Amino acid sequence: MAGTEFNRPPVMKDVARVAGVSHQTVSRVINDHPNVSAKARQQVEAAITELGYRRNVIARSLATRRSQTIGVLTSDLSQFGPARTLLGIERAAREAGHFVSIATLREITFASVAHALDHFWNQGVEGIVVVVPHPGLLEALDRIAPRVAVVAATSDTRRSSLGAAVDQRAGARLAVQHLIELGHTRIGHISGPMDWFDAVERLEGWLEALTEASLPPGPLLYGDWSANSGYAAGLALGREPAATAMFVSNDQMALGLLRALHEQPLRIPQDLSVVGYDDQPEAAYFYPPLTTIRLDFEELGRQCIAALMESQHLEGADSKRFVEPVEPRLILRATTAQPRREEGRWRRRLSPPGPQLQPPALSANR
Amino acid sequence: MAGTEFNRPPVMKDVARVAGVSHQTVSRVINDHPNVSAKARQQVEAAITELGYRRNVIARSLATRRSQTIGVLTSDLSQFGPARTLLGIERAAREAGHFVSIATLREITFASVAHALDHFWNQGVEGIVVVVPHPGLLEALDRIAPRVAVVAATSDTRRSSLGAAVDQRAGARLAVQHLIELGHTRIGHISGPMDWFDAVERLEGWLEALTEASLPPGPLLYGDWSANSGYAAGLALGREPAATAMFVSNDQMALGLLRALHEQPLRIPQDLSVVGYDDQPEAAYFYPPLTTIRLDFEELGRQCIAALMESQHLEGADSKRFVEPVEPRLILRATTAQPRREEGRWRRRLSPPGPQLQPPALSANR
DNA sequence: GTCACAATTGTTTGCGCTAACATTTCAGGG
DNA sequence: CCCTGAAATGTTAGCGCAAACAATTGTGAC
Repeated sequence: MAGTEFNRPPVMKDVARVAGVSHQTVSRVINDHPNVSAKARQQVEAAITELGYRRNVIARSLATRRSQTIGVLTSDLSQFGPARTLLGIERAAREAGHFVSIATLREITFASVAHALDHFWNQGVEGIVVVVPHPGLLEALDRIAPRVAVVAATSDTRRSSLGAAVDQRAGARLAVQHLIELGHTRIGHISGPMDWFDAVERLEGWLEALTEASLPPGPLLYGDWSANSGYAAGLALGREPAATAMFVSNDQMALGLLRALHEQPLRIPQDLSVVGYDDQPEAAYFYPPLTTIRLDFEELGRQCIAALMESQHLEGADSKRFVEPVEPRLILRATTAQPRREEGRWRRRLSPPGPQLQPPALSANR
Repeated sequence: MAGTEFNRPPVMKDVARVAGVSHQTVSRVINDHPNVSAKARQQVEAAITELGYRRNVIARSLATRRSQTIGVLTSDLSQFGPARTLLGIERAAREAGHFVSIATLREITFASVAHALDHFWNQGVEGIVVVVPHPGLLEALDRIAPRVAVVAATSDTRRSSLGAAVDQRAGARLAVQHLIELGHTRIGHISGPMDWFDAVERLEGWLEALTEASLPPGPLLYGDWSANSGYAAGLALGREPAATAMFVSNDQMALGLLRALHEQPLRIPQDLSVVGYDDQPEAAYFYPPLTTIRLDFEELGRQCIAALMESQHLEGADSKRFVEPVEPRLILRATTAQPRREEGRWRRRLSPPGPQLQPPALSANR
């Protein structure tokens, strides 16, 4: 079609020649600059489609010194939450016209974090989103002090950096409050690893809800997110657990716990109620189907990008801004019921409501 | 430290000035060109560390017309296999000095694939790895005919393009052969969606093993990878299934099946043996722990990168090359046992071994 | 018609690097 | 000592684009 067409992809100058304008006008059309006449714009657009021209992003990056790519730093992609968060990030970033480059960390060491940051820095990313932020990771990040904006998909709402957060604590309280409403008074917890913000937040939520209801904390067992650790916790709980209900910090550990309880054997929920966290798709098919807390991780990812974009524009404005946290929800299934062995006590308490159960929602029977 | 240092990051010319050489010599040092004197190299290296110089990858890309980034096209990151594969890809690519850009597909439509390819093409990726290749996706890919090398992490060993494969069929046969060795003669299958290569391969492996053992295929139910579809299949199977064993195309569906069986109630493995596929970490904590097929997805990812790298160098050589497929393994746990209801028949058959059970491994009692 | 001013277009420059070519340096044979 | 060729280094010219500046056109008031 066009004049001097070699076999190389067309560049801006080719378009300019075909459209009968200067290459700068072509640039202006592409970048939606205001001062371009309708006629010129039309000609340029025609030439672009005729030649199948595509702007060379790399050249643009060199000229503008902006790479249009954001880096995502993650460690545990095979976990449900992070994987979903990444999905949300990718989608939002691509919609915003950015490229998404990823780096995964096998282990969180200073060296590995530094290496990954190096990688991103080489690439000239314009921002970094940290999914799965260990405190260790954030600390390493602070020490390295990357020159680009860093946003963390975190639950540490006290952190001074920019980020998007899901209110993990509120989710945990939801779970525990549900158990309290059912009449449980001995509510234990299987936590995630204590070097994860999420795990700490969920544990604190458990504690808070208990304190509000003037209930003593039940048995606390430390897990590591893995089903195996939930299983081990279940075995440790033994045949006569010191609790009538367990709030478990993620669904995988809850799965392990369920298996251990079956093996004791203990009936669920009659002998022990269980609430998980995350609501991964499989949770509905555990045996019995797991009552759990649902989090919108994709939304979290989206918010990370939103926060990042904003930080690019507000350029040094107050960087402590947090997006509205994502709201967790309780998903009721079949692993919770009123406590059996304490039924008597429960009924007795209900008729003249125990004074310590102050919030009305908590003392009601449903 | 250095002379005229503004606040901008140092560039090659700065290094050259400090080292007392030309910028081209600096370039040669960085790129490990042979003809550089030891002295010059040393000076340049000293200057680089002194200034904290980092090569601008974007400028390099513009000059060399190579972006050093590879695109990963994926759809279902929350599935175990794809997530793990991505992990392997990322690691291998980064080790090979490449950047990894991702694009995720919500739905497999021609438009969405075209859009993602556009995205990569804009970015100037040097290769694309397709994780989770639907036939539909590959077809769209073929029609668009991207100008870059495409490698697929696929199990379609007949496909004409380059790729790395895991021998899904062999895994399926492993599963079925195990059941046959236990004495099962009525072995059913719950498949994945038929527009996934993996699902088709596994189904065919099931059929092959059965045929080899001269056994008729048991009930075949079509699922969609989700636990829910496995559950539905379990309900469809009913209280008196027409099989004594089921080979399930992934662990999630097996989980759903397990729940359905518990609810019938049917005992596992006494009433029905179950074998899954993938060996995701949770499988060991299903109730009962799931016998399944383990695949090394990370290795698959690594091989994709290896295949891609090779295709870059062999440049148009025979592109049908396939890397050695990843070997699947049978992981024995607690969901398989000898068939109970057919025990009599089984024993009878064993004493004078049925002529149709030809391969010795299949007719033996273990 | 002329002038002032805005709207529109074109030209030049350089982003930071590498490839290609040009030049200098060095070693060894005659 | 000069000549030859290789090794080492320097110089120039883009890669394709956008920013800054320069030039041109058009518009309306007078």
